[in-house]
Amino acid sequence: MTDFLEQRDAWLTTNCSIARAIEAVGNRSTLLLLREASFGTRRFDDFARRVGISEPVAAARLKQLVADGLLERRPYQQPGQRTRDEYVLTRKGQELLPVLTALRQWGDAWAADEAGPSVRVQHHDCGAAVHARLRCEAGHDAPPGEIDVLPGPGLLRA
Amino acid sequence: MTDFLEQRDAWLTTNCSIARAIEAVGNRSTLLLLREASFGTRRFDDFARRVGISEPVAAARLKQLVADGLLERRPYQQPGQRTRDEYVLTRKGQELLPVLTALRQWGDAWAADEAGPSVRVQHHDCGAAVHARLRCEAGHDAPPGEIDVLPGPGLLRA
DNA sequence: TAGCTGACTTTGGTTTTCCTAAGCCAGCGG
DNA sequence: CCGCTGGCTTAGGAAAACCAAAGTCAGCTA
Repeated sequence: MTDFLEQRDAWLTTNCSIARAIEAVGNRSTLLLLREASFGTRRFDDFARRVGISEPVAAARLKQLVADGLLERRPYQQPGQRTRDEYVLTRKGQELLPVLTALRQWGDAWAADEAGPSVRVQHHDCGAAVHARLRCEAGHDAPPGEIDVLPGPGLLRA
Repeated sequence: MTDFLEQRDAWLTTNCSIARAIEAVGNRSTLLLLREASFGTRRFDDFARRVGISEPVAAARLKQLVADGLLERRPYQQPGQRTRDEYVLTRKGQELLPVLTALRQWGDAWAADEAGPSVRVQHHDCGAAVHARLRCEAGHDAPPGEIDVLPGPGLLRA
């Protein structure tokens, strides 16, 4: 375990999944754009206005998200309007939903407004509120205190 | 639902739990410091080196994390050494573990090294790998496609 | 009591990020 | 075929973040 800590120094910077995920989505505007996408926003100016960022920044971030494969551009047409492109989540983008959910859950618990949260997220089938929960593959709940961190294959083989 | 989308514009910026959570932890170095804390790092220079940030930045971020109540400073003493302070996660900080876990999980799936991830996180009791899962309060798994977003109390009362 | 080490802080300069304001272009409606 | 609207891009400048290098300070250890 001490060895592990030593080795970590070298590896955590270069081969850490958390760091890589943050690299892709770890800034305010990117995460908020993904929030919007997960809420159903599709049009450019809606993204910019609802996230509260300027158009140049929205354009740059959306372009990056498309390049990274988190969003996809698709042509669409509303009746009586011209064709345009919309931004929708890819599978890769959808799979960030646990991250957004975990952030929302923490915000609800520790930084909520008196009036309560402004959105409620629920299971389509039964209407119950949805949370991000830590669980092990054996099916147990695994709260923060019951978790061990060990070297993984990428570290052992180094 | 259309009404909801209209109202959202005004509220999402000011009263959004996701935005507030991002406000507190939504930048690269803060999240990586919390990763380190959750892995057991406690000393100042270990934090700075393992996260790969300069000392001034580490000092500023750690100070902010303590001010926000995510980390706590506690005096400690190793045998034969002088007393000093260590940084440990508070409960508020521990509850960000689902966020870190969800990020790691996404990074493992979409941005992993050939050799595999550098850490393995497992349940203390049974040794099985730990993941962040979306689940509703009725106990069902709730994958991305089965989730509805609705206005919450903070929006309804506006 | 002099030196050393860990834990910062200060300084100065570079890089990144973001905003406002203005401009551009495509296509539908008139 | 002219103008409007949505969806961007460009230009210029202000603000924030970050780094390296050097300095400070407290309390062991010798």
